[in-house]
Amino acid sequence: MTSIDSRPAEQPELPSQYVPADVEGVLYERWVERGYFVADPSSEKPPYCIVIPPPNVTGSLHLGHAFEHTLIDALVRRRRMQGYEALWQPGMDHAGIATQNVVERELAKQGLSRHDLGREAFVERVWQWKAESGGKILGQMRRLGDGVDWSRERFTMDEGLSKAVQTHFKRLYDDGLIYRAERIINWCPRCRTALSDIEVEHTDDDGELVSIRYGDGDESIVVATTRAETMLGDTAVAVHPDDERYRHLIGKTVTLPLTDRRIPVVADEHVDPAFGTGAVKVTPAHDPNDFEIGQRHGLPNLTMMDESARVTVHGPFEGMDRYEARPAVVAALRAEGRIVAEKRPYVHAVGHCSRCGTTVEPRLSLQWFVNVAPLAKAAGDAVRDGRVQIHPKELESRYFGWVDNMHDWCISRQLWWGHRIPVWYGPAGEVRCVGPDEERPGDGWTQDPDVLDTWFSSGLWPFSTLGWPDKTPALEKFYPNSVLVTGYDILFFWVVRMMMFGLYAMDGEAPFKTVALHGMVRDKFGKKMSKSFGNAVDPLEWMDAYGSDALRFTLARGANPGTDVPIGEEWVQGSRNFCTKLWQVTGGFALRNGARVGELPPAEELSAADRWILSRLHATIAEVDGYYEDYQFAKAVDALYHFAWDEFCDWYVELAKVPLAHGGREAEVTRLVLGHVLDRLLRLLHPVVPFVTEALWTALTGGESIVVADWPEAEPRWSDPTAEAEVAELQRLVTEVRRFRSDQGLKPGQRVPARLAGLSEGALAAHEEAVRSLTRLAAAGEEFDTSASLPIGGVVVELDLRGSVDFAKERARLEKDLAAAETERSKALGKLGNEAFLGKAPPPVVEKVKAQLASAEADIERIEAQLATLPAA
RNA sequence: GGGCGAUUAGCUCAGUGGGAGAGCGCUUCCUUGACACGGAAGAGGUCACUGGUUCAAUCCCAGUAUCGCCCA
Repeated sequence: MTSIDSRPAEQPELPSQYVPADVEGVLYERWVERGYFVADPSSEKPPYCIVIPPPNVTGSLHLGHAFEHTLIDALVRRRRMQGYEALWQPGMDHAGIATQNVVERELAKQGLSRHDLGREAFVERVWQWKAESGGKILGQMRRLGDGVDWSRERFTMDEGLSKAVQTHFKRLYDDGLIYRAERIINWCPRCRTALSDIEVEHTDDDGELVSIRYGDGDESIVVATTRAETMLGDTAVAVHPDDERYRHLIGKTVTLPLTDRRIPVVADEHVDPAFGTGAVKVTPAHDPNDFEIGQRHGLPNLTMMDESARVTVHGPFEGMDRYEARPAVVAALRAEGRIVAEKRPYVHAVGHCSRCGTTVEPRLSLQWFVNVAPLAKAAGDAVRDGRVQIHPKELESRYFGWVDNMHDWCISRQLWWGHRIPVWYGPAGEVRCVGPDEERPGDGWTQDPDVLDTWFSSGLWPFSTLGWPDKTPALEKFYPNSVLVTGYDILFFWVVRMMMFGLYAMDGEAPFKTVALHGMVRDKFGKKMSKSFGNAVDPLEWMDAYGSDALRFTLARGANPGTDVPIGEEWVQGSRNFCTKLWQVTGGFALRNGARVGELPPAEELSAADRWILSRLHATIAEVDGYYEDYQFAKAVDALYHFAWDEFCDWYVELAKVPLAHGGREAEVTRLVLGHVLDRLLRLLHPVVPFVTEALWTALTGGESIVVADWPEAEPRWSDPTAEAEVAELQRLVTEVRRFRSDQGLKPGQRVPARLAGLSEGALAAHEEAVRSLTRLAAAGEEFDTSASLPIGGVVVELDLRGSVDFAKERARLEKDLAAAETERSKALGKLGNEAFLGKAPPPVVEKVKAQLASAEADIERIEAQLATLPAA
């Protein structure tokens, strides 16, 4: 017969110290080898699928990724434990502009440009770069513990995904939802490509506001501009039709300085008469608003700059960069006496290329666009009618604000790296869009040189990664995705695009059921992290120092839906401390004392402490489940943190030491309860801290892996309000005694003889040994002499301090408590003396106040009695 | 300029129409047989300001101030 004190033979010894680095790498590779993260489309289990918001192939892991991945990994791991066929789909996007820039910079070091190589060789070079140095982030994701299905890794430029892009383009084109037109677009003169609206970032910059007099004498008019150089491209001056000041000029022409041109004065409702002089210069080819005015009045579009923003107008300014041209133009105007006023600095909003920071140049050019109106309408409706839920709901308005006011999407980019637009032009001006299975046109035809916006392929990600346009088993099983987890800042970038494309390509079925939005990671002062500010943190450094679990725990604990997450190194330390605590209590205490997982004895055989911790455990499970279902990561983690530390470690473990010391059946029951609680606790924590829980759980249970263990279920039968009340009473008694000891300057370890009068008659009858153990109170001996007595609840604790009691300190303490109780009493009396309160407040509230009054009065009575027994100061 | 959001302990943040919470930091004591990456006890807040609704407001409403974000 085996001794009840022995542990199962298969339990491995745990090192006494928690060293994350010793655990994490080994475990991750084991999980991958065993195929735990591989999803099986033919499984009978219900599907759960999240696609990674594809990171950029040039990128490396930053805290924003670490945060997002922690949340996704937690969701997926929990569902896997709950018995779902869970797929976390990994991969990257090709990041057209960013990647091309990286490779071009490399070439530049050798004095080469992409044009020296030619298109084909350059693209080959980019692939080579990807193979050698792209995708650093994938290795870093392993460090973080991301449970992704590596066998399904995808890249937006892969053959399959490229086929998806071409198929989708062709369908949109054939449906008339893609068109080519000459429009004002955002142009980056450095990247030399068009950008979409969302690739432009606006900042308030210092500039200048120059007022220039056009025309002469009575027929002159003053316009103000921040971009004097563009006057070379002006084709009109516009004023408001009702503006009396300029009515006489409408329809006439004025001379345009520095040129030999005369330009008309036009009346346009959109001119703000209150701004500046009320007259604006109109440069239709270089300003979107001016372009609109030009369209309304049939003005010519005069392009005065080339692709790198150099002046093309013949004359003294030709060839100048726009920033050289601006002061040169102003100087020339001043020389002619045409500068009326100048204001510097003049702060105004300026658009910048989100990739390189260069000031965007609005430019008239021929580009491809998606007519988004019908797609955006569908994307908005899917949320409006509840088919797709946005968490937290408050951010819906942000979504609607965007989809309901979306401009057509410029999708062509003047790059070489990306999906080339599948449109061919024939010798006689024919235009043909070619599908993936169609023959390319023959001699004399040329393909459009541009590539598609990276987001065009990212928008297909939720289904192109599953094999679309083919009807694959994976697509069948995992579309629509369960949830998309992403930052609210990126709602427009891919949520909207995925919604539009998913609904269109998948016959009206939205790409995911839920969008869970998180915030931005900030520094510990709540400031945005940025390289230039110097407060950016490399998550790998913190993982090295404190372990991946600590980083994940910190991030998850800060994850309130849709709000930003500040993070500081101290907080990661705190999380590491928590992991150490788990390690200590599991290995150093529970296992060393023979904790094991087995069938629990019936409730009658359990102590009040056992029943209390089980009651609390199962309440916590239910609570955590509720939070998870609502994407309330911070609350779920916080609940577990407090259960583990404040309830299990601080109280249950301390209480358990008594029966463990007794041995026998009592100790065996305690071991089973310890095992039961720890087993569940570790499983509950696993989605957030996968490594430390795996190491501890396998040691505790001898099980194969916590990754494939079942998610704990809340068992309401363990709910035990009586035990909870009893332990609360015990905690109160113990805390009061400890407080007294602390106030009296007794050393924590010092044993003090004491009597516990009334204990054996009350609810705590069974707990005398526990109370004495927790408060370091020894039995009263022969020579016991009461020097102080503390009434706590129904118990009077009499202590023998050999007479050395600091009565002044105790009196001060009691008087403070008395004052607090009196305040309570008067507040309650005030309410109960108020007729309106008694008449209108709901009865339960009145009862509650009455109970507060009674409690306050009892406290006052007790404290006053105690004060009366104290010797005068 | 337009829209949205915030303002709660020293810091960073939860929270609720009816007795103000957490983490970190701070103070005091303690190397007690899991844990000093720890234990015990404790201090600290007119819940931005001004009005209003209500028996009752930190919470609801209006305005003010400051800050942040998005858009133009």
